[in-house]
Amino acid sequence: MKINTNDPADLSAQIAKAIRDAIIAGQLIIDERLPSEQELAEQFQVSRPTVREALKRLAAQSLIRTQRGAFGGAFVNRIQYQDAYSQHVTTSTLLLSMNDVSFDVACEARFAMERACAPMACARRTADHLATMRAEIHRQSQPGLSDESWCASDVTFHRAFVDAAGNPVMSYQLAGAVEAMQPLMNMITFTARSREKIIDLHAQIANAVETQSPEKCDRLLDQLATYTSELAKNVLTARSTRDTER
Amino acid sequence: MKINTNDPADLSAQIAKAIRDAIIAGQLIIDERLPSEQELAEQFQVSRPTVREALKRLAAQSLIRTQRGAFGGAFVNRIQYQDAYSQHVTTSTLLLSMNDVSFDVACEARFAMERACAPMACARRTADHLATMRAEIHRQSQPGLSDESWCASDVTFHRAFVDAAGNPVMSYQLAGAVEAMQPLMNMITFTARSREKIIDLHAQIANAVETQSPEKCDRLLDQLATYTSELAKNVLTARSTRDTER
DNA sequence: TGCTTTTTAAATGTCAGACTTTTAAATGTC
DNA sequence: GACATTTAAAAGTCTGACATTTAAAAAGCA
Repeated sequence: MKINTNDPADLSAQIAKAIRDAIIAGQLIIDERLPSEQELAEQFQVSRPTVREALKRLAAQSLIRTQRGAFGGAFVNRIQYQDAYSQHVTTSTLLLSMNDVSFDVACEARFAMERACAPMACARRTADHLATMRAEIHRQSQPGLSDESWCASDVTFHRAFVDAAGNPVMSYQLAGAVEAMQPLMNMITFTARSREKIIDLHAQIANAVETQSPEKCDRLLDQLATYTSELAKNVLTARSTRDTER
Repeated sequence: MKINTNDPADLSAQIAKAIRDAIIAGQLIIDERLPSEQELAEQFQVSRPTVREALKRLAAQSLIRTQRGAFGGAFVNRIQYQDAYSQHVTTSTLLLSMNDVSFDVACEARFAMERACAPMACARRTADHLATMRAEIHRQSQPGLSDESWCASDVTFHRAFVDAAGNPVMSYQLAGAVEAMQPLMNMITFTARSREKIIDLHAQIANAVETQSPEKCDRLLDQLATYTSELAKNVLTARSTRDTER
């Protein structure tokens, strides 16, 4: 594990890269303890603060964890679904909000991926998944629900649907597409009428999942995608009209 | 932007969290300059090295970038597709390799998501995408190709297919599913015969994309998924038989 | 002996201060 | 006005010290 002396990057970045590459290549195995900060400093011929900055970079990516005290140190971390999940959602959310991704493009990707879950969800759904979906449908029909709570409930409903597919890799990958849409969804105004229509589609989707009808489920998701896109289009049209009138 | 004095976490982690939350909440906008390290140290009442550790954590997540020199500092970063993409692939790869995810589960997720691209890819593919796919098919039929090069070419082929869908959000989300599979694929032995079959399927997929036949494309991806799963199963069977005979 | 308490050493976490390097603006010179 | 020089601000790095945490080792005790 060595650093390239011609690399123009910061020392701490180079050191982080060297260790990261070693972990990815499997040269450092899970729960293996890295040398102490002092030893790493000597190995890389840098000072301890520089090593520490490198280790913090790796910790931010959940690649290592540190433990204080005697026989403590930095250990190669087994990445947990939960950690990866939240990282993925954070990155995806920022990617969408910072890059002027059109609602249509994000929406298309999201529903295309959700539709891919339909066959598995219909085949493997448990009572728990159905119960969560029904509970959220019920919550969504409460009058006076704020737009934010509505969107949060929408995400929970769809997450339950995705989880029903019973494939954790799928759940992880979909998280970025489904949850990261929430800020974009928040920009849409959900009138009582549009909520009613969405709730109806949600209920039908839950029914399709329960009766294990993947084709129906797929068709309903397509309808939901189309309707959501339309809603967004109307919002944008209204907004540009208002701006023109000014 | 304040830190919770009751939080048991390290100071640098708390400070990183405070700044991260501010960025996610939109309180700090893109390209906005954070206070200098010295000023942050005073604001948070910690030393400069502690602030630096916090900033390195954020830099590791591509949330900020730093610039040296006068009028330099830490700036809120616009996350680029490329950065997010490689982070996503790294995390997904480690998640799969570190958590004993069965080949079947990963494979199922990957092909389900790829099949979701089929309609879009058929509708929007350009000459470039088709050319890349054909080039990789050609590379794959070269005799004496190492297993690693074979797998790398496989990834490139599938990435071209996904990109053909013309939806960058889709490409980003799929990256984790497709590229992270490579280490798992490397564990399969691709005999000349199995390669031949896969190349044939690849060629048919390319044709289906060219002739814009989404149903055919979907069916072929399903066949490829089944065949890949079978190959993996055979490897595992052979391995356990060999282990029993010992 | 076997259990509990205390000690101790190793490691991370934090701090203070200094020095180096980079960078762009400000200033000076022709 | 164009180019060279100076300068100041900021990140990057280093040294050395002290604080805190933690588990193993040692000591004490029944």
